[in-house]
Amino acid sequence: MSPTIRDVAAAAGVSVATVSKYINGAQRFSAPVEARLKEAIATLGYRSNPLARSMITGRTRTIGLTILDISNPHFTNVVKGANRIALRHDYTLLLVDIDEQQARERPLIEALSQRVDGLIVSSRLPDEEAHWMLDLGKPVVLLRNAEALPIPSVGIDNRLASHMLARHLLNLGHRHIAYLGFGQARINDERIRGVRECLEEAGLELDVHDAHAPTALAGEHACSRVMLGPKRPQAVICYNDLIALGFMKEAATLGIRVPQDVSVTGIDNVPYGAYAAPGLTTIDIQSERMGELAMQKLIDALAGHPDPGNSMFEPRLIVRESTASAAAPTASA
Amino acid sequence: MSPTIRDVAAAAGVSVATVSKYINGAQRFSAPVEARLKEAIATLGYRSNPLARSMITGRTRTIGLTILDISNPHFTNVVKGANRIALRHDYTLLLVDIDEQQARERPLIEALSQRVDGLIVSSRLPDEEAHWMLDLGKPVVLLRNAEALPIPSVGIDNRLASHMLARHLLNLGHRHIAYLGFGQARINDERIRGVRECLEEAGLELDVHDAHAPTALAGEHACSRVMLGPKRPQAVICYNDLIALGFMKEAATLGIRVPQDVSVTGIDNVPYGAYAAPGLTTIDIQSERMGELAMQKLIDALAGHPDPGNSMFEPRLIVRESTASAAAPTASA
DNA sequence: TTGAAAGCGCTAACAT
DNA sequence: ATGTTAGCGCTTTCAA
Repeated sequence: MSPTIRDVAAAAGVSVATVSKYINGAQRFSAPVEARLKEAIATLGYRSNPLARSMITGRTRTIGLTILDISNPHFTNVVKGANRIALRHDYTLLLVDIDEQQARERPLIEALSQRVDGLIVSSRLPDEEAHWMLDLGKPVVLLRNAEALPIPSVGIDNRLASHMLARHLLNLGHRHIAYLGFGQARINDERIRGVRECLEEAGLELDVHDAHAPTALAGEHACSRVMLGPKRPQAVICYNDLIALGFMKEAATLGIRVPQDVSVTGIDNVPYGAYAAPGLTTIDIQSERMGELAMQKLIDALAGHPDPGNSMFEPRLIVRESTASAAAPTASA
Repeated sequence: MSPTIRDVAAAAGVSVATVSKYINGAQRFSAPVEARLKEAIATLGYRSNPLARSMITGRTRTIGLTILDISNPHFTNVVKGANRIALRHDYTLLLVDIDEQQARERPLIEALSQRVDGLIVSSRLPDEEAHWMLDLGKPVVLLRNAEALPIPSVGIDNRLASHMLARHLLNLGHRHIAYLGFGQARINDERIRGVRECLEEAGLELDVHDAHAPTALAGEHACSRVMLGPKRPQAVICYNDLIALGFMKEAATLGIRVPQDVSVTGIDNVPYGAYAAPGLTTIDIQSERMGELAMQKLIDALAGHPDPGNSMFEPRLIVRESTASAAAPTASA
């Protein structure tokens, strides 16, 4: 067994209380006591047991972070940002990748909440079913726009984001625009609405398809369905970058050229959109800063300075080569 | 405050020991006791305090995972795999992204070790300086080939991996091959050796360049240096996929065509290599399975079935479009 | 500035 | 099958 505070106390000839205070730098000590303490700790190789401390103080210096899918670079970047701020404040991340356990989501989060000082939660749960998070007894920050909920949150304006994409495509002269979504995501509807709003102003209709998953593979699968079915679109707005990347790859396989035959857009601005060819036109949502801000809000709350309310990052259009003007009509119907 | 085991005991009219045993499902109970227990727990909303339990049992059901950079999809996939196995065995991940704190690496890991049952460590430390990990008092699995160390480990055969790439390029008729590495990585030398071995058999020399970072951005920066300096190569073997992706993007910007003007390879088989254009020829190292196996080894060790020694995944060449035969000599010197 | 003592919430002998 | 009791390693009054 490793040495305890009692071993140190005995070796230094002081009481355990003194050792405790010394470790926590709680006060000043007489020179001889300090010297003996220092030496005893060094020779014994004593290291304080964080569990025992946490049990008393009720603080673990740990933040729980639940993420939908760490494989998605958007969430990877959220974690990166959150981790940076956490480390800076001497907190550590307890990570739970919900992806494959959606049914166990609530018990997983409840269990997690007992082991941390606070939580950052990304979840598929609709707002109406998220109220139990208030009873966790721990500060929570949601990764979404939860204006309706009395829980601090960080998100982006999805309606505006997709509106911007639609406008961009209209400006390029496209008239037949399709949306390739992911119906299981809460925000899918917001993104559809943003596109619809924009198209309606122009008197245009929107064809909506579903990719069944927010992944590149799902984008690949959906491509032929969208492009080779009736009403072939001139431009496709994808739910996210991964779907768009998969879509573009499959389009190439099918002999459909991007952007000449079809313009494609994503949302998220994951790093690999820039390394695809053509580069993916997308909306930057500042994933890493979202993680940073969520963690900052949580740490502020932990420090007694809660910042309730929703923080929304402003979307920014990133134009690359996957979108082009509809000028030259091609082999499309 | 939330109810404790004592509150439950009082409410149910039994002793705390009985409550404890009930919670842990340690034995059978008489019907009336069980009923009262169940009700007391339900009405009080009692939930056992994992910290208090951990202090006694000495187990936290948490695994520490230190990763060099969660932004690198290779490591993301390692985390994904590790998380999957952990969740299956009811363990949670305590994640530390070392990236920005390389100097604090050792203290960070030492602190982490106190809060977990075991650790999976990915680190830049050379084998010679990793011995202190044996004194952590917790099982450790290293993410590397640590045959020299008495620590279980999971890795790939780097020499073989790069040898395979070199052979692939030789078979395509390339004679002037360059290596674009990342000198700060331990395994960089192994990868150079693999290429050199292969080239020496053919009586060829290798030009070695350095990207300064294992990132796509670093690959972009290095491209003109490699391609527009003296001795322009016909093929470039990159330290990893990210560097290769960056390299390819910058090559396109410079008007250098891949693979017609230069063949490019990576290592890792990150998902986005398949979505780049041209698709990136690379070595699959089974990142996700590495994470799974590392976690499995650790959990086995925790269960008293240690599997010491090094496990090596076999590299597999994935040929895509970024490599092609040197048949048609182009504008290269 | 230092120490004694009372727990934090729980488990694990051991007894009944 | 249930209860008693002694702590796990530490912090925190409170007193000296």
